[in-house]
Amino acid sequence: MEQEEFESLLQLFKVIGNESRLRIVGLLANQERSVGELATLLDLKEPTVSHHLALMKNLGLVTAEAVGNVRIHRLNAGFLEGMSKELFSKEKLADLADSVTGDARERKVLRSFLDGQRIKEIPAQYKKQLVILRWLVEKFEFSVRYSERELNEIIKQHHPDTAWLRRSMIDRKLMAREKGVYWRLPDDARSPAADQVRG
Amino acid sequence: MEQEEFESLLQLFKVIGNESRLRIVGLLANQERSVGELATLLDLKEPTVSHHLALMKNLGLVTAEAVGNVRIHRLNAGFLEGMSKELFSKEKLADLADSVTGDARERKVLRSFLDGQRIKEIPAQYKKQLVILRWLVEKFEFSVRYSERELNEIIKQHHPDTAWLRRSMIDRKLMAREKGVYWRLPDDARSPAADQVRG
DNA sequence: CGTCTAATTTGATGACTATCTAATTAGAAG
DNA sequence: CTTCTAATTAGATAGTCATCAAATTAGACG
Repeated sequence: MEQEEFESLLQLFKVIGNESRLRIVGLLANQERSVGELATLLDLKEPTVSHHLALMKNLGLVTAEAVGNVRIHRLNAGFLEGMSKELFSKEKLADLADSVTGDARERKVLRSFLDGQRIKEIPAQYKKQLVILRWLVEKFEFSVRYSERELNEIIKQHHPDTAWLRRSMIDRKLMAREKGVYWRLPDDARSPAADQVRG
Repeated sequence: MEQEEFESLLQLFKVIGNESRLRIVGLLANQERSVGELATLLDLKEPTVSHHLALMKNLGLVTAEAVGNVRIHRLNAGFLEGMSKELFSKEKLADLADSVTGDARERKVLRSFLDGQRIKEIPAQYKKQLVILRWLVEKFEFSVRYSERELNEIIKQHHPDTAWLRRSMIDRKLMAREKGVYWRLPDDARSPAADQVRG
């Protein structure tokens, strides 16, 4: 699930997670209503209702149509129904987390190959190596130019095999080198590795 | 849909309508976590996470188990899944409106003096007491005859002062007693339905 | 045009709440 | 018991947001 999807889901819950608005949903599910009617039914002033409806229209949850002198508001029933289908499935929920902290597989790799700030052992699998390398490269600042000496100094805090790690980070395009100077490259890959948290 | 159901639905949306908490849902859907882990992953302090988890536990959305020195939190997946199926069906939405018809003042009193199924504190004002008492009397069936013991049993689930509550319900004509047997009286004073508002 | 009504926008206010630090509690482990 | 760690509670603060009154806009209709 992309960040975008997470965001719109969050917005939906925010919108219906308000007493007045949830009641509006209920009222509109029964019958279309004008702003003034809703204000009467909810015992609120019109500006307040207008405000709520604006939020709901913004989401696509309600639609409005001008009829004579009033504006009739309807619930976009398909909106919520379509949403409910797979919304709360376990998979969907699990996807939520990816948009937050990177995926579960990466965390698992990190947990098994790291011990605190030390790399216990370098994974044999190419893909798992990448997870570790992405974790390691985070120890370097962007837009800082490191000498090979400084680079090794930092790597050594996490694992003794500085030569292999240095070369691998460059091979995987996490760092670049020119004339003996090294710098960190931007993460073109989407999800940065999550820090290891239980260890 | 009962007032109560509306309320708990609203609470659910409130709880997951918050960025940090929605992320927690996502994280726990993948893997059980301690408070400290969540704090790290979310980049929040532990008290903050603790606060969020308390709200979620209160709803039954997550459960906690002490393991060694940490408390492991899990998502109650069935909770959301069970909810999602028919939750947003047209009929269900329409039912929401029934709970809208009640008096706004009453809802406010209920919200401030109740905590879930517990009465936090008995209001000092006579009118507010009535609101609470009407809520309490709904815990009893019509046309069932309760012994004083049974009556107290039920009242105690909501507040310890059974004597006062029992007497008050009778004073306010919500219940009747004869020869040590109690029964619920019909609501003669129903809240007036909202008048027709358009035309 | 001018007037009337419904709705929206603006700006202010108060309530709520997410978050933090500091203090406290609860358990585990020595 | 004492010490250490994780978690919760308490208290304070800041930011968000629901609500309202006042001002403004948008149409309808004569």
